[in-house]
Amino acid sequence: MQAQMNQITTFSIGELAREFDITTRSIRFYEDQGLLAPARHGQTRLYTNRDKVRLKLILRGKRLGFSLAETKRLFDLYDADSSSESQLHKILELIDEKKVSLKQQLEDIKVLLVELSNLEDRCRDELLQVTANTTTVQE
Amino acid sequence: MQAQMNQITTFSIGELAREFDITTRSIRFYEDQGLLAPARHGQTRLYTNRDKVRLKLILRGKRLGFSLAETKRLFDLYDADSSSESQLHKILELIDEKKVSLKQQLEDIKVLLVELSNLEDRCRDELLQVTANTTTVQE
DNA sequence: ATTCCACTTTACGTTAACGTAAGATACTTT
DNA sequence: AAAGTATCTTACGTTAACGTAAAGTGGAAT
Repeated sequence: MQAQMNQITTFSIGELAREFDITTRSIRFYEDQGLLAPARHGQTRLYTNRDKVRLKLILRGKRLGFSLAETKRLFDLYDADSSSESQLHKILELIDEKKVSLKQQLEDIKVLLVELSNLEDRCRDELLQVTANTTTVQE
Repeated sequence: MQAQMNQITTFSIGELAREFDITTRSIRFYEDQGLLAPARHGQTRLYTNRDKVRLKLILRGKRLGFSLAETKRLFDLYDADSSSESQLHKILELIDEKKVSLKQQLEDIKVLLVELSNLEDRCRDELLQVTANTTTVQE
């Protein structure tokens, strides 16, 4: 029986890049902007599972149109253990802002999805007409 | 009784800018990119209601993280009266792509809203503790 | 007539989020 | 030992979506 192996699985920058289908440049850039802070083995970066989660959150943020700065603010906000009363109020304010704009987005998306479905229907109709014409003409 | 007044209400660029809370620069830029095509009275641009709707759509697109180019594609797509079979298939494909990514966004948002609400609760708890401490200490 | 205001065009400047290339280091494989 | 592969730092380049300033035009008000 071995002593504690301290087996914390880590990932290289290349592995992460492949997994999330982004470039290593991007990952280093996120670090540069203060969104990631991987450990080092010599020069080489070592990413833990926590880093991986962060990266996932960064990309989700991007899909939602968040700037990296915004995502960083949310991270910082999340990391702040405990704060002063005024700080807490500012945090709550920011959370509320985000929630409001996210709800707006939600509405926007629902509307657009309906419109796209309508457009889709119209396209299918037209497609049927076109193919019908083609086949009748063709013979 | 007057003859037909041809009363098509139009808007100046300034009016639109105020109404949508954007700059005239932006509006001209959208035109430059082919997203708007207002009529002219001499040099001056005259925007119809249709233009207004377009502008609204552009801004909604922006809120959803669409690039102007993407929005333009959707416009062009919408305007295309009738097309060849292959064109229609391409359109349907594009629509489907958009729908997929919008549904992804919808999921992302729902998850984030929950997380933000949790964070909000934690903040409120902490806020209660802080204020409780303050009041007891203060006397 | 001149002042004012909204509008116009032209054009250079700016920011975010990387792309891309150059050159160095380190470990592995042949 | 040499070549290959992955990593590193540094740094200039690029694109989208405007910002901003300059200089001119046209109608309305004083």
